[in-house]
Amino acid sequence: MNTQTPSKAIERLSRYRRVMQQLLMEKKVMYIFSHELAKASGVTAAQVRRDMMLVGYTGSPSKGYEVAGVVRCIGNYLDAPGRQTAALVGVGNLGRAILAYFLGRHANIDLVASFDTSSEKTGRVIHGCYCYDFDQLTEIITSEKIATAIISVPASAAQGVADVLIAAGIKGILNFAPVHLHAPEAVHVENVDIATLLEKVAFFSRK
Amino acid sequence: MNTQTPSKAIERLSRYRRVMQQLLMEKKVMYIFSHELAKASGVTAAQVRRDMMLVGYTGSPSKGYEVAGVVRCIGNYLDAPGRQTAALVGVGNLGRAILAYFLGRHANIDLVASFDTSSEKTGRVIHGCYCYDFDQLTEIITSEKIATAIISVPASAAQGVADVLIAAGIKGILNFAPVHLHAPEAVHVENVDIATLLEKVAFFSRK
DNA sequence: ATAACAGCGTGAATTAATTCACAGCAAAAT
DNA sequence: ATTTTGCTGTGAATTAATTCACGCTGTTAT
Repeated sequence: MNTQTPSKAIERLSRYRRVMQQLLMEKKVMYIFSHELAKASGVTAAQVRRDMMLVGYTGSPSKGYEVAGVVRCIGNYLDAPGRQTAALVGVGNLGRAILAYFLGRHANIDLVASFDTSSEKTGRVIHGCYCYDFDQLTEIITSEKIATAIISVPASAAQGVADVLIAAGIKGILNFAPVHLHAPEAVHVENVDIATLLEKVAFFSRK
Repeated sequence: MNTQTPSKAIERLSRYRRVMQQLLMEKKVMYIFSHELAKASGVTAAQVRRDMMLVGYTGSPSKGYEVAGVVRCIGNYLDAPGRQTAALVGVGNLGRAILAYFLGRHANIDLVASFDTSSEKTGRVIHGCYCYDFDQLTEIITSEKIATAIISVPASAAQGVADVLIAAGIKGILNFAPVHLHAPEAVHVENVDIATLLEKVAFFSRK
């Protein structure tokens, strides 16, 4: 189905980039070997090299990879040509945590709008992001040409929100609600299911 | 490495259980076919049947799976024999969101302790969970025999927290900090990297 | 009765993801 | 100069995960 773009590799590329951006900023590291990047990212050296093939970056056997060059190359591969924006729906505890998380940090994607139904939240800026009423969703998504959304509403509301987002033209959803969302093939849905992940960790905790 | 227990299957089992618990409670569904459970869980019918093999549950061709029976069987497979507890370290925005999320809900795992360094948070109950000072971590983890922990501290503090947790005997970590944690083989680390996931969704948004 | 379904369980096949292993190369050492 | 060393890039092999496909079984319809 998603032949041509290994889903896992995309995640790794994003992590490599962050690791390398940090190394570049904080330690002025200019060159790095595959096994070093691998260790810092929690993968194997062979996998790093494979992933470099994917983005078409070539290192040198003697110096390794040029950090700034790889960062740029991963950016070419991962990022949209223009500015990348996203919206968040559901400014509850989790929604605010995500807004706070993205505030300032992370220049790659901007959270440019948030939505909620509660009048206590709408009409003001929360953690650096203006909160609109949910009624305005279609209007804002369309006018701002937002293609990516985060859903952090209660499970019972999630499918309804997803339907509105999809009708408004959203093409990718990061879903934190603990339900499977029904969406057309063309819309990419990524689920983060905290309860399930905790159960998984607990399971492997006892081997 | 983790031969014998397909990691992805564990996640699906957890989701099946939640879907079925809800169907049982809200709609009094007594029996369900593999394709129905598959649709509600976002997987294929064949996969549901495979996963049932894993937990050793047998359905009937005419009625399908007995919902309550499967829930019990998945519980036997996934849950610890006794009570399952977990601790949370880092009661910031995200930590509070997770505490709120688990408050009341989800009987499978109890968040029984949280930890922070800020005196504004320690010494009181936050979203139903008592917040201890970080200094008491080893003591509480040991005395309460907690094997699973959630890390929701800033990236810069995460490895240090992980080291203390591991020294205290923690066997599994759900890590929300955007760094790779170095941990011994015996400790299962599961990462939730929100920035990376959002970049992935954005990537696939434009196909 | 018996024929026609519909769905489960599972061996076999397929596909996706990762790792192995080695040729080739550039710097450093002899 | 020539050897050694240590890394990259990548075809081939391996391993993990998913899907296919079909025998079997209980139920409904003829």
